[in-house]
Amino acid sequence: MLKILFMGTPDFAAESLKALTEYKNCEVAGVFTQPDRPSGRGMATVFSPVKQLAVEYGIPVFQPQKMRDGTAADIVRKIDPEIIVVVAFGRILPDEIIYYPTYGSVNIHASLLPKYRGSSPIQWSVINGDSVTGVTSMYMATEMDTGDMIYSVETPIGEFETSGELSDRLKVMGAELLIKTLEDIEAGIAPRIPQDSSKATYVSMLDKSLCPIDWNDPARMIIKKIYGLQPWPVAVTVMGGKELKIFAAEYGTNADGSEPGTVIRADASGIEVACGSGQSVLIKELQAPGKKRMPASAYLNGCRITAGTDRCQ
RNA sequence: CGCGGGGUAGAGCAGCUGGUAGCUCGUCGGGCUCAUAACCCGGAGGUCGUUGGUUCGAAUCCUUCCCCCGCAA
Repeated sequence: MLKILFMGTPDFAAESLKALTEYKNCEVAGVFTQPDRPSGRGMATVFSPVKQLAVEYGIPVFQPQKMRDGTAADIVRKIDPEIIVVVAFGRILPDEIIYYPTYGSVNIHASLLPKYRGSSPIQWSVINGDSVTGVTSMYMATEMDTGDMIYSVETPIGEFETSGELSDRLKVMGAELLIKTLEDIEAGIAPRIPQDSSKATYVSMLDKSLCPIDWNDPARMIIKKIYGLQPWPVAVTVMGGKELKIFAAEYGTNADGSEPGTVIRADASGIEVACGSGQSVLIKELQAPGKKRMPASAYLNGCRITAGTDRCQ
């Protein structure tokens, strides 16, 4: 019966917490999650998905503003967990917390470490066009995402899979991996596999500067960017004087050497735009300012985009 | 009261310096064609989100509420 302190914030983490509550061989003695902040339209304060779940299960919730001023460590000592489980918490923990429990702290990371250490591994695995990714469980160490690995599982990335969809799959895999990891740690048979830091890569948080599509890029790079930047912050391009968010696209068929950015077709099948490497991309779904997302064909009904003359920037 | 955009035929939009509504697509019928997601002709389909008001008269001006979307977090 492991006494666990869980730390996590978003939906991805809530899935693991849910698995823990269903795992009979442990007790979740407390949950750390980020402080409630106003968000959404109207700036109403909303609980994090992890907090919502914890409240539902009657698990004590702690939301320290800072992790390093001692108050968080005090709470940890008070709870006195045998192990700390961290999943997408969004905070860097001090050593006095990481190494406090008997079994230390374990983390579920959404990549095949040592690749993609850092904060947005799922999105970058899609944007970079990787064919496989996965989740890794590891013992936490002082430096973020550098601890000894325990287990990892792989999964292929669909050619047109969004980061959001991939995340939904990985969170389930992560939750299952977490349970297996905890079982084996308690049984004393969990491995410790040091990371080969020479192969490590780091990824940063996404921001909107990544959103504009560079039509000089080859088709696959553009396609992968479109799906990798969903559900947030979403790839954009300027067409007909409006900034359009692009939600779905396929590979085009007839680039015929047009200048990158040129609209070479606009009909019921979508909007085909020439890009780099003599290729083209067929935009299928988009969203104009103040509007809902809609099929490209529907958008064409209400605006004048004509093949040959209009361009994307 | 965090900021802003929008709710008009099945879909996407225009009209919004007031006079009962138009475009593109779809749909239905007919025609043309070897043929077609093409083209031509014709038809159906809207109490213009909701409430109250101003006016001889409002989609168009003011007001109430509802819903959608973006930013911001």
